[in-house]
Amino acid sequence: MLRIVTWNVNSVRTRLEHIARFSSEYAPDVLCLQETKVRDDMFPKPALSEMGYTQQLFAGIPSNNGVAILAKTPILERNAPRLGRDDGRHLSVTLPEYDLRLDNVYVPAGGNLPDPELNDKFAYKLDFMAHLTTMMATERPKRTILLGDMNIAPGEYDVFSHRQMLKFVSHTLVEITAFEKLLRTHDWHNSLRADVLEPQRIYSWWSYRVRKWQPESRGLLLDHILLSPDLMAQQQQAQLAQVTRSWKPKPSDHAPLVLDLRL
DNA sequence: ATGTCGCCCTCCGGGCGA
Repeated sequence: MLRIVTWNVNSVRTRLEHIARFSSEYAPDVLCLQETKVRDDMFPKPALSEMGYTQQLFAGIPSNNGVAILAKTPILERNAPRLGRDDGRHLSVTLPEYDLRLDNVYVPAGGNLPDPELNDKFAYKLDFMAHLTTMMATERPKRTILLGDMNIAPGEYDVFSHRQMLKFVSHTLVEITAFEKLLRTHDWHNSLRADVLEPQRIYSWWSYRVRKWQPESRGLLLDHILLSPDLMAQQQQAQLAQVTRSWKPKPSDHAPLVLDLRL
């Protein structure tokens, strides 16, 4: 069994205690992070190494973004271009012991105004999705896991109100269409939705502005683990560790998404 | 809705991004 996790930690340095607690309670083999918010020369390697992550790859910039892949099993960075502007949004690796490829992405949030003509951030988000889609349509890679904070809640039941949220970035039609187009490039399998069936609502992110947090609070399912079709049958379980959202002090606003593969 | 975080570069609090 191989346990792979994606978690937007909103600062790896601020979240070290929670990462340690999560690691001891959930024992991931591979932990993929987004929003590490740290330059590579300041990445907390020793602390994460002590948690058992002897294998570490990270791509960060100051202040924002930043992705990392931490593992207890060997990982090798692929010799391939990173998506976007190399601003800490994409790492692609192989897991030689399992003959797997893994792509960790942090899709741009896109700002507030869902109009690419008036909002550069939204244009960049759509552009990033288009590049990701083109890459995957061209390569159609085998035994591949595509995961991360995709900043899109694609399903009607991935949001607290489909009707209301259609006006807001993360659930506009153009974003939903972009996500569906990505899925169709390779018949990607949305792992969480195989275990938590629609119309069950489920979320991975809740605004810090939500006062009394509960899993049913107004949230969005922004984090996803997609499997190439040849891995679909290997899925044992996908679950959201929503409990971390109430950990004290200072939780991330995202919960970890945990996938178990029979390998 | 404009309520909360975390980072930065310092005018150490206000701007930025989420």
